[in-house]
Amino acid sequence: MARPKTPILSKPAIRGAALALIDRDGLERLSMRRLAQELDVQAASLYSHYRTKEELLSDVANEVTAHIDVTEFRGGDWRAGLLAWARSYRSALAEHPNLLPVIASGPGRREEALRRADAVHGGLVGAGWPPRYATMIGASTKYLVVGAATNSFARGFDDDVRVYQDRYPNLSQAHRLAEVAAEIDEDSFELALNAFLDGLAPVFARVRVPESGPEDEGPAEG
Amino acid sequence: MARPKTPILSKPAIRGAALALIDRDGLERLSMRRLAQELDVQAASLYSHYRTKEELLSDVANEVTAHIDVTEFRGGDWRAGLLAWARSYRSALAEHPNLLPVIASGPGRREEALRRADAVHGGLVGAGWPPRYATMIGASTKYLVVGAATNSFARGFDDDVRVYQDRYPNLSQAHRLAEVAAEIDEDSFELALNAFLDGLAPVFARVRVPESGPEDEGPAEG
DNA sequence: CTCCATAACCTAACGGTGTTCGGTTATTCG
DNA sequence: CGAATAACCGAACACCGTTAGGTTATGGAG
Repeated sequence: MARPKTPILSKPAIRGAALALIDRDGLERLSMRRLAQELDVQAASLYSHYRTKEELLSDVANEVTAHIDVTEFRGGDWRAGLLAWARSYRSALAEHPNLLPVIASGPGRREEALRRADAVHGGLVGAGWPPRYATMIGASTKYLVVGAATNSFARGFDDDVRVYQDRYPNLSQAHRLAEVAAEIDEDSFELALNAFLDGLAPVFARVRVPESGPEDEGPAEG
Repeated sequence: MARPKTPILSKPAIRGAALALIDRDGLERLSMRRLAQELDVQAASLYSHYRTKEELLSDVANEVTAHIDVTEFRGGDWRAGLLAWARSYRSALAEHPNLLPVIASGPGRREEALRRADAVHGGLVGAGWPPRYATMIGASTKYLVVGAATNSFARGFDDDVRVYQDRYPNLSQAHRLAEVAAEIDEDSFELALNAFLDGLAPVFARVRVPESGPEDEGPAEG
């Protein structure tokens, strides 16, 4: 009962178990003791690998948001890039709805790490947006995604169901209602996103940075 | 040490102390014991007035968001209504940034109460938006407000300061930097909000409900 | 007026939490 | 081979939200 022959724990293993537990039982049911139990280990052992629970959660969130698609900026089309990014972001959140509060509550260091690694800012700047606008647009898009996600799948459909029921009074099958709700949520998201992007177009025409610019607008982060 | 001559506690008093404590020390520092201490009382006594901490927080959040301006819809101008609502919403959040997570994390019953009492949906419908769009637009706007608020003042300016510093390399006075940061945050918010609303205008032209028609707007426009 | 239900506080405790300390043992490296 | 370190454990600390049960003042009924 001291050091095992082969290590039981590892950061990826802990992350995996934590995410599985969150997915299965919800975020508030994740405790270090429960997580340890899941790994056949004592809670204290986890602290050999993660210094705090917060650090662990941040790492899990990072992992989940790591493979969001930002490749669509490469063509220089900022609208296509934002659309693909936002949709990919949304579907990443949809896969782990219980983790959403962690991702949403701007977690300091993780946020910065994300921002550094993020191709969004670079993609927008590359497409001609001034860096300041790029920051604002990236943030705003993220808020739409996260906000819409919260409403759609984080809190279940209980609240909205009644609203939809009012809208479609002759839709009586409850099991179909969830389908419809998901569809409407998708539509809402698309409406908001497209309206935002449409509204951005004239702004872009106004503030666009000419491609030839010898001096980029400053690194803006780094 | 039993029942006092004149009651010490009351729901408003508890709410007030809780909000003050949150404003001063932060949300995570609010515990029932600490709150009780602030009121010269034992923690258990709070439960004579509030059944759970969650209920108390929900009530506090309700209070803070209660006097957000929704009167601007009365003229039938949905854009003006949304603008005024969003700005008023934002400034309410700015007054109690530490409470933001409570407000943001869609708190079930409070949410519903808010939605019922909300003039936003009614205002949008009254201006000609189909109910379904009204729901989507109200939610989207809220996400922009809350998301922008989170970024702007919830987590301090620490992260963004560096960004701004790059933008204004010749701005050396640190004390002025906070000012500038607030100003830029304001600009970001306005950009996002206006872009969203601008993008909504053509949608409105497409789906608008004629004033005379009390019927619904027609199903599932894609 | 008395009597008593109830309201408003108390003390004490329960079961939980994140985290730390000080072990013990297996591995690794000089 | 010996020492350092890594990986786990058991026990504990200081909290947490909440409940049970006690005590006393108030307010209404008879």
